[in-house]
Parts: sequence; structure tokens; C-alpha cells
Amino acid sequence: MKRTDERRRATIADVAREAGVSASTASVVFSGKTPVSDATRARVLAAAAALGYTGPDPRAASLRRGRSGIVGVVFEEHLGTAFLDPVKTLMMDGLTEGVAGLGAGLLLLRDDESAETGPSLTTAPIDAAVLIGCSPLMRRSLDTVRARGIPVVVIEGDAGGDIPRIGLDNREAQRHAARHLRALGHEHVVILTLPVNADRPRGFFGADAEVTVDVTRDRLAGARDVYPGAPAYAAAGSFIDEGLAAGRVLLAGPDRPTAIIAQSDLLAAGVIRAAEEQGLRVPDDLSVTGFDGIVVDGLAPYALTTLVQPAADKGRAAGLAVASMLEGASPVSMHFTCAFREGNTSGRAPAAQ
Amino acid sequence: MKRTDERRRATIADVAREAGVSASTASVVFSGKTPVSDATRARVLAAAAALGYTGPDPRAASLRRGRSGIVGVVFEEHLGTAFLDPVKTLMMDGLTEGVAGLGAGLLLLRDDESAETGPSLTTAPIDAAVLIGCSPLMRRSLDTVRARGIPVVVIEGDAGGDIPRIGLDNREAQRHAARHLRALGHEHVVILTLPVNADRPRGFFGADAEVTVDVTRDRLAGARDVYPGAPAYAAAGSFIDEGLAAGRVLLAGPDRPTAIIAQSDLLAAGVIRAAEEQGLRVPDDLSVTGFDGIVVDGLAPYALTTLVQPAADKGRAAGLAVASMLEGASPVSMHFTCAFREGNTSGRAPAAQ
DNA sequence: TTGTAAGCGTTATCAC
DNA sequence: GTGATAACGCTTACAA
Repeated sequence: MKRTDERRRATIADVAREAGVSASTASVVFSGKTPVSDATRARVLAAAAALGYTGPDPRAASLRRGRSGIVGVVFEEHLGTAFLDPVKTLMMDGLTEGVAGLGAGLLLLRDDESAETGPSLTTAPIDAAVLIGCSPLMRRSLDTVRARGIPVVVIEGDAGGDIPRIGLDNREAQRHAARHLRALGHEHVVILTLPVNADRPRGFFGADAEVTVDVTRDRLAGARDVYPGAPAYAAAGSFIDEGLAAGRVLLAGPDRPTAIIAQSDLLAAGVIRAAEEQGLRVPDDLSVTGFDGIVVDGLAPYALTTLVQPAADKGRAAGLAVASMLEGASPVSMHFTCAFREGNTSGRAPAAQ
Repeated sequence: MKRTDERRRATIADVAREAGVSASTASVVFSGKTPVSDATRARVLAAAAALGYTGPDPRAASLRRGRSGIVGVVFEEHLGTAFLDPVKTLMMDGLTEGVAGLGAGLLLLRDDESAETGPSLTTAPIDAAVLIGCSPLMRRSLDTVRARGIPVVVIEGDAGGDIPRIGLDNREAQRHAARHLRALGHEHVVILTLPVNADRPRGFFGADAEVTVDVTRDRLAGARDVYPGAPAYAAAGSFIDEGLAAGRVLLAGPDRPTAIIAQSDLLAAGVIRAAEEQGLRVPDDLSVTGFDGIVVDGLAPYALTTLVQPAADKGRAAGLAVASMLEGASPVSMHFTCAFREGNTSGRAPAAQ
């Protein structure tokens, strides 16, 4: 078979030959890295058009350059679940921006040791990786990535070692909200938490329970800084319906709390619905605080008292972090803080029954 | 500088040398494509471990194989916006599964002619592409992809030409819901639509208005098949709050409809909230139908009367479609149908006022 | 401004 | 079961 193969896609060499220039010149016309005379450029472009050449093959270019222009984003959970969380969505948004400077795109990856399906941290052509919510489980993947020598940053999670992380002042922020409630006179408070571990059991848990999810643990600690003895009830996820279910339980007893500290806005929204169901007025009969500061679709006219976290900024920071590491900068962790926002869901504690 | 460069990552050639085998043998140990003696395998693996070699460089492998194992998913909108839509989230879920058989991952791409930032359909190392909600705007991207000769499928959109598409029986399904309302005696019906075009204007629009969004147009046509003269009011997006705002307008006048056909479940949920606000009972005073069949977080105890679309299946089908095209199969379009689901938000039309 | 040469790291093919 | 060879398609010093 000669090189005059009809069914083969044109390569830059073909274009160069057609245009009567060298391959390097043709290459430069497409990359723009070096000045080219207008006449030459025109000839090359014409040749490309004639041959149906649409530009350098990204695979070959990335091998040569040593860069693929792709950043992997690793989730622990089912991808669909990840996008159900507005906070993650916002982070993705920021991340997209953050890596844009790199000219990179985001490859969705799931941390899944079992399934041998799909690309993994080890086999995907990524220049860097961002791990979201890195749990102990993710450690293994992490090791393999580091072994590959590609930059990694972790958002909200304990990566261990010297892996740079994007953190949040979960404990301090939650403490702030708790102090707010205390200042309003609330003494009987319950903490509605995010899942405590991978099994996501619902219900009350004691002080001795092991909380393996960092975010849950830290926010809980913040609330307990102010209300050391407050009962904690775990939800199975950050959803309105979870908050609703929990709210029904928490508000049912005779010894109803006057305030509920929810670890997410969605949970808080559910609690408010539960309160409405029982004919309780928020904030007159019950104060509710959230966490995240997202827009909860359909919650109006309530404006949650909550901690506004810079979710998009976190994502952007992660993107910029990997970008600078790729430039050779040394890894650096960053810490973000939440802003307390008082809405209309918290008020003075009702007089004791 | 000699080849004994310390700071260079080990390659398969290094491993082979260290193990005293040829590069091809070492390669085969990692790919498993050819039987290798246990002894050899052990030696190669040991050499790899000693050298810190973690496996073939994906960039080189993909050049050689002509496959990157990456499928691009192209959105029209801001990525964050896309994931706010539960239907898209579900589709992504299915898509993830669909391409898993390919051993491929999903690269997030945005159809954005302006921004020269980030990878694009033309520069990303993708084996195939899936376009979501392909509008006229997306046509250009489409052309470039096709020129590159990579398989494409379009979900819910008019791709034109012979591009395979994953479709939905929007018109027929919506007609079904309308018939249901008609059977219940409703005569005064308003249609609350999804955005009609890229500008997303809110408000009533006439029969002459140009509706460039396929989904909106088709569902509208289905409703009009039964209620030819029904007024149509456009929302600016598929959100509960949009439905709420629209609901307030639609339910305010003296000449209130007895039923509202919403083109999405989120819009329907918002309409229900608006009805509640005005002290109207659903379905006694007002019937509301949705579209999509998603779980609307926080809508309980209502169960929407709606059209359940197989969103995840659509995604999966798209994934399978590109997979089979990569195997050389010829492109084939697929059509999905919705299932009508009667909930508790539709009932007999109230007696005329 | 253009051309030459030397890989980038892997794997398919085929012979042994 | 193993090895030699030849691409895969491109980019970038460096020389002209």
C-alpha cells in the first residue's frame, strides 16, 4: 500500500506537501507560535482546506507537548448524585473558570475501585486532578496519582500528606450561627447533620459515634462549641426531603426544640416544611439555620439564616492551584471563610412552654 | 545530556531494559493483550515498581491506538446552569453508563464561539461527541466535529443532515396530558412553556411568535392539538421560582384558568405554590400537569400528574450510539416515548363560576 | 521566514 | 512466549 492512501485522514505532512512547504512550517501556521509570511500561510490554509484537514490531531499534539489540556475531577459518588448538590454544581462552575486559564477542560472521573470500567485516575490522559470531598476511601486513588507525578488538589477533605487542599472554616462558621441562636435566647437546640459516614444511617447519634465525613464532623464541632450537649440527628443526604423527614421526627416529641441547626440549606428548607406541616411558624415558634448560602429554589418567601460559603471561589481556587502547579509552582493550600447571613428564619426563642 | 537523565519519568523502555526484556514484551505485560509467562511478568512488574513506573502514558497510548477513551459532552449553556436541570443530570447519568462500555469518560465542553479559552470540539482529544439540546447556534460546532470525522449524536435537538439523534415524543406526550385534562372537563386552560428562544423573554406570546427551542415548540404543539386556542405564557427557565412567578400572573386575573399545562415539573411545582399562596386547592380549584417525571425535592405531598420521560435512558442510548459508531456501525437515530402518570394534581374541572 | 532533524512513549505486526 | 521494527502525527530547537 502506497502513501497515496485514499481513506486516510490528512495529516499535517500531507498539507505541507500539498502546499509545498515543510511540515514544521505548516505546523506553525496552525499554532501561531512563529511568524509566517502571509503568502505561505495562505498556501497552507488553502492546502488544508483542499485536503479537508481540520487542524492538528490533539492526541499527537498532546504526546509531543506533554500536556493534554485536561484536568480530571474526581467524585466519590455516582456522578448523577454529585450534580444534585447545588454546592458541588457551583464548585464545578468555579473550577471550569479556574482551569480555563490553562486552556483545559474537565474530565469527569469517579473514584471507584470496583468497576474496571471507564478511565481512571491512572489511565486518563489528564494533566492534573482535583478531588472533591476526599474521604479515606479516596486515598488509594490519590497515591496512584501522586505516583504518576501529576498535580493534585483536594477540595474539602483530608488528603493527608502534603497534598494541597482547599479548605473552609466549617467549624468557626457553624459556631458563629450557634452563637447567633444563643444570643437570641435559644437553649433547646438540635443539630441536624449531613451524613456521618459512607453508610449514611439516619437518626440520633451519640458523642462517641465515629463521624468519618470531615464536613459533618467539623460543623458539628462548631455547633457543640456553643451547645455542648445538643443532640445530633443525622440525615442521609443533603436534600429537602431528608430535612422534611428529619424535621417530622425532631418536631414531633413533646420536648420540641426551639431551634434547629441544619448543616445544609436543603436540610433547613425541609425542616421549615416540616414545621409548616405541624402548624409551627418560622421563626416565631422555631428558628432554623442552614449552611451553604445557596439559592433554594421554591423556598421563598423564606430567606434562610445561613452561612454563605464561597463555593464557586473554592472551585476556582482549585483550578488556579493546579494551573500554577503545572507551571512549576509549589503546592499551596488555601482556606476560605463563610459569611454569616441573617435571614428571616431565626428569631428570639419563644417563652418557655 | 545522556539518556541516564535522573529527573525523567521512567518509560516502558526503561522498564524493559531493567527487566531484561524487550519493550514490546513489557508493553504486553501491562495491556494483557498477549499471554506472557509468569516469570517474565513478575520480572517486568518488579522492574516497574523499582523504577516507579505506574503504567503506560495515556497520551502516547492514545496516539498509537488512535483512541483517547474520551467522549465530549457539549452544552449550550453555562455548565453550572446545565446541572441545575434535573433532567440533564439524569441524562448525564445515563450517558456515563452508556459510554462506560467503551471504557470512556466524559469531557465537559461548552459550545461557545466567543471564548477562545479551554478545549473545544476542535482541539479536544475526543473519540466522539454528544451534543445536548442542539440549537441552530450549535450548528457550527457540529460542522467542525463532522469535518474531523468523529461520531456525533444529538440529544433533543435539530441537528439537521444525517446526524443521528436521540428524540422524544414531546408532542404526542403533551397531547396525552391535554386529553386527560379535556376528559376531566377542563375548557379554560393555559400553557406555561419553557423558554421560547435564547433571549428567554417572559410572558404571553401569540401564535405567530417564533419558537426556536424545539422542545418548547413540540410540547406546545401537542397541547394545542387539543386546546387550539389556549394562551401560552413563557417562563424564562425551568425552575420552581419561575413557575411561581408565572403562576402568580396566570392565577391573578378574574378569568382564572381551571387548569395549567406546564412544560416541566419544576414549573408545575411553582404553579402549585402560587395556587397555595392564593388559597386555591390543587386539584379541586386548579389542575396542574407537569412534564419530565422527575422527583421534585420538597413537593410532597403532591404527586404531579406528568409525563415521565426516560431521561437516563436517553443518555444511555446516546452513549451506546457513539460507542457503536466507533465500532463502525452506521449512525442510527432513536426515539423515546414518555409515560403518562396521573398524580394528585389533576382532577375534574370545578363547576363554572 | 523557512527547513532539517530528532524525538514524544507507546503498541501492532510479524517473524522467530 | 518473546523480540525487532515501524509507525502513530505532531512540535520545537536549531540551522540556514
